[in-house]
Amino acid sequence: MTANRAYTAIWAAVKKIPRGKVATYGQIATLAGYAKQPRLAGYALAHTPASEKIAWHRVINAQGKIALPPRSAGYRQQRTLLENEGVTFIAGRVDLKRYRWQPCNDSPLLD
DNA sequence: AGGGTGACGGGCC
DNA sequence: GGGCCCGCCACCC
Repeated sequence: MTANRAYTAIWAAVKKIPRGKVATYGQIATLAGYAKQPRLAGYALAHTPASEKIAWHRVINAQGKIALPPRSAGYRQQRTLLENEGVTFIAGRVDLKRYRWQPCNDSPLLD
């Protein structure tokens, strides 16, 4: 398990996103200690084990949009999950100013 | 061990 | 606002 420390770090960061809030891939990557590597966050989420309780749906891109194809089942599921938490979509996007999770200044990485 | 890939982001037009 | 391009680097053949 030492191999994919990147995945683990990303997942740990995602777990910290509170219900009803969202975070961007870049934000998660930075929190996980992988600044400048948003792609890594996406890559890790694409491999999220179903067994773990990771709120992968709370991660969207910097444009406030869901990163998956609007047509895909994944997109619909993510959107539904978010709406169930009270996150509203306007023109297919989330208002980051309002729903973006802002970790209190120096919150530790540890869970 | 080398090269392609990606649930991104920021800069630029 | 939208579209293209390039950088980034852990992963997976």
